Amino acid sequence: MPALEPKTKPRWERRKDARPQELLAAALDLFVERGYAAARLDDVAARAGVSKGTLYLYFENKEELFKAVVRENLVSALAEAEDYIERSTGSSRDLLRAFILNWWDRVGQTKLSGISKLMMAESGNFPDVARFYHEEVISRCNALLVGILERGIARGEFRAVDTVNANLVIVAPLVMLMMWKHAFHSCRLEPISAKDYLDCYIDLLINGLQAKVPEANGPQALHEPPSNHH
Amino acid sequence: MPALEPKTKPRWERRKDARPQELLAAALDLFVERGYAAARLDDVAARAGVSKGTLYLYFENKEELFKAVVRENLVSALAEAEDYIERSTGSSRDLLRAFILNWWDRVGQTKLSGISKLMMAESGNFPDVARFYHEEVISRCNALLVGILERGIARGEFRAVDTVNANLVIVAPLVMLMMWKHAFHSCRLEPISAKDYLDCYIDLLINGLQAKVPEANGPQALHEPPSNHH
DNA sequence: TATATTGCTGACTCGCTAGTTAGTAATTTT
DNA sequence: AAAATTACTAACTAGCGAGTCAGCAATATA
Repeated sequence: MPALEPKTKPRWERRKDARPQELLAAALDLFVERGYAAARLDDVAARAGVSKGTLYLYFENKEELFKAVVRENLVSALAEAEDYIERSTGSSRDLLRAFILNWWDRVGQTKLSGISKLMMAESGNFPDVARFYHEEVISRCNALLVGILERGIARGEFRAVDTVNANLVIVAPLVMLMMWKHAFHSCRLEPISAKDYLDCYIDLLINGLQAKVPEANGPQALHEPPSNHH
Repeated sequence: MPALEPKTKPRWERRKDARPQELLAAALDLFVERGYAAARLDDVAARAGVSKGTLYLYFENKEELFKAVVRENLVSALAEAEDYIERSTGSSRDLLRAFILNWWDRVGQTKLSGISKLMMAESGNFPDVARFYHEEVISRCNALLVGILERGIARGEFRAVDTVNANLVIVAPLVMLMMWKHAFHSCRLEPISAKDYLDCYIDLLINGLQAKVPEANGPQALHEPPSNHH
C-alpha cells in the first residue's frame, strides 16, 4: 500500500519559476481549441497542473493572460520576420515567396494559427483585446508585406499595383488557410493539403504580380521544395 | 391624460403570421453583431418586439433558429447563383468576374457577410451547426466555383490550375473581405474600400489565371536572373 | 354580452464560469 | 525541531443566459 509509505510524494510542489510558462502553454492550447470567450480558466489551470487560484497569482485576469500568450508567441515571431526582411538582398519575388513560406512554417502550421481565427472571430466582442492585437500584430504584419510590394515595384519586378489593397488581397489566402485548419474539421472529407494549396497560391500570385512578360523561361521549376510540412 | 382614453392600444397584439419573419430578421441582426454563442435569445426576442417565450413558440431552440436564418438568407441566394451560372453563355473570365461581383452585392455587402465570419469562428464549438452549414452553403459554393474554373480551362481561357485548391485560394480574398467588414472595426484608421479591394483582387486574379499564349502551357518558371533591376 | 380559444408574457429553474479568499501544506529559516 | 514564510488549494460569490410554464389578455365565436 503506497499510501503508508513514509516518503510519499507531496500533493503539490512549489515551482514559482516554471508556472508562468506552463500556464501560457496551457492557455494557448485552450484559447485555440475553444476560442477566447469559451476557454475556461479552470481548464487552463487544470491543464497546467494547478488550480485556478494559482493562475490568478501569475496573471491579473483572462485578458492579460491572453495578451501574454500573444506576446510570447506571435509578437516574437513577427520581430524575427522583420529582421529577416531587413537583411534580405535577393529578388523581391523570392523574398515574397520566402516570407509566405516562412510565415506558414512558423505560424500557420502551428497552433498559433488558431489565434488568428480567434481574433477575427471575437474582436467585436472584446474591443480592448482587438485593439491590442491590431496594434501589435496586424499593423506590423501589414507594414511588412507592403514593404515587400513597394520594394518589388520600385525595382520593376512587380506591376504597379495598389499596395495597400494588394497587401490585403495577398494575405487573405494565407490567413484563410490558417483558419481552415481550425474550422469545419469534421466536415471535409479529406483535409486541405497545405503544400498543394500554397503551391497553387504562390503560382497564381506570382503570375498575377508579374511585371510584363519576362524573357525566356527555363523548364518549369514551379515549386522548388522549400521543405515545410513536418 | 391618455391613460384614461377608452380605446387604448392593447399591450400586445396577436400576429401569428408576421412573427417568424420578424424573429428571423432580429436573429440575423444579433447573430451578426455578437456571434452565435454570445447572441442572447432575450435580445433577439426584444428586438422582434416579443418576449423570449414567444420565440420558443416559433423555433425549437437556438440552433434551429440559426439554421432557419441561414436557410432563409444564404441558401436561397446560393440557389439563385446556381441558376444564373447554369444559364450563362459568355466568356469564363466575364462569368468569374460577374460571380464575384454578384456575390459581393448579394452577400458580402450585406449583413449576411457576418454569418461567414461567425461560422468560421465558432464551427469548432458547435459541430452540428458546422456540419449543416458546410453541407448547405460551403460545399455548394465551392462546387459552383470549381465549375467555373473547369469551364474556363476546358475552353482554353484559363491555365490548367489545380481547380480544387485554386477554388479555395480564389474565394479566400472574398471571404476575408466579408470578415474584415465585421472585425477590428474600431482599429482601422480608414475602413477598407470594398470597391478598390475588389478591383485590385480581380485584376490580380485574372492576370494570375490568364492562359499565357494560344498554345496553352504550364505556368512560368519561378527563378529569374537575380540582377535585372530596372 | 358571455364563453371559448390561443398567442403571448414574465418570472422561474438550472447550469455554468470569471474572479475572490480563507485556510493549508510545502519549503525555508532559525 | 520549531517557527516563519509563502505557493498553492478548494470552496465560495455573483451574475449571466438557455430553456420552461402557469397564467393572462387579445381575439374569435355564439
